[in-house]
Order: sequence, then C-alpha cells, then structure tokens
Amino acid sequence: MEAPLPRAFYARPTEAVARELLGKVLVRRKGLSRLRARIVEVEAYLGERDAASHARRGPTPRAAIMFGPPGFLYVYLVYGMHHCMNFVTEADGVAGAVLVRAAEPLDDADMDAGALRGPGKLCLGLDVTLRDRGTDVTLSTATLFVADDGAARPAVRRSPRIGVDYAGIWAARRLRFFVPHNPSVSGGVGRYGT
DNA sequence: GCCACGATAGTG
DNA sequence: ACTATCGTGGCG
Repeated sequence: MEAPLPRAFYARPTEAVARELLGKVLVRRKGLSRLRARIVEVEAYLGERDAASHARRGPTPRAAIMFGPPGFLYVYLVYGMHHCMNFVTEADGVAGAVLVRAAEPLDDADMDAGALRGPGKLCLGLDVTLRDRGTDVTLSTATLFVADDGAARPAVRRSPRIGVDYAGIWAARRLRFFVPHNPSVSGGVGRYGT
C-alpha cells in the first residue's frame, strides 16, 4: 500500500510543496474502503505577510494551526456551507498552507471527472469536515493522507488565486498551480481554466 | 456580546 | 448576478 508522504515533504517553502502536490494521490480511508484521487489544482497561502491568507491576522484560534508543525490538516468552513482543506507547510513556528482545490477521482465508478472539482466539492466528495481539523497526515494510521504512486510529474501551469480579490497586491500573485487541460480542474470562474 | 463578512457553488 | 448559511474575528 502507498505510504503517507513524510513530514519532511511538508516542511519546506509553501510554493514548492504546492507545486509538488500536483500529481500526488489523495487517499481517504472510509471504514473498510478507501477513496483515491489525483491532485490537479492547489493554491499556496503564505504567512502573515500574505494578505489573502488566514494567517494574516496572526495565530488566531482558527489559523493557529498554520503556525504549527507541518504535515497537519487545516480545515475551515466558508460561506457557512462549504469546507476547504489545506496541508500545513513550513517549519514549526512559520505559517503556511496549501489549499487543495481539485482532484481527479481514481478507480471510482461512482465519481465523474467533476465530482471533486472545486474546494467545496472536493471536501464534500471526500467527506472532509471540521472534525478532520488537526489530522496528522504523515501517520500510517491517518484517515486522510497524500501518497506518491510513482506517476510521472505532470505539466504545471500557474495563475492568480481564486476568490481573493480583496487582497490587494497579493491577489495578483500567481500562487495557484494546476495541471493544464485536466477535466477535473475548476474553471476558476472561467478565466484561468486551462 | 454583536455583527459583518468570506480561500464557494448552483441557479437565473 | 444573486444568494444560501455559519464560524471567525474585529470591535466595543
């Protein structure tokens, strides 16, 4: 079976982690079964200086986990209805996280290419909720983790992040990474789809 | 304590 | 373009 990526993978600059998460396999254990999906779209959220990051106001109760050790799951609720999942990056004490925005379902007949397209639907499809906050995704016992299945490194394209227009200069930074022409990548409101 | 406001997605 | 819906954090 595929082993979870080690903490060292996450303990690096957030942009590098984001880029390299593309093509990796998201593994979700659900009781006896497991759901696998290839990551095709992510966004990097840097530390306190990043005006689009939840870390911008310092280690508040919600964002404190972003300042903690890498390799943990940061889940939050947006618009009162959608969950978003992130992996904490950088060294302990340095804020950073990668938002997973879309994944391509692997060997699951019940899911079409769009089932995990967009951060909200991704969490819905994988049943990730606030209860999953703080999961250590480097443990072999984790119910959610990322693995490398040896697939070739995909092509990577980048664009500004989605839905952070309020962030001034940071809204323009190209911190979204995605696999071009992949049907599971979110349209990004049409502008930066492929 | 309050209250305005989203790292969204589906519909019109 | 509109809005459902609730946890978070700024403010007093």
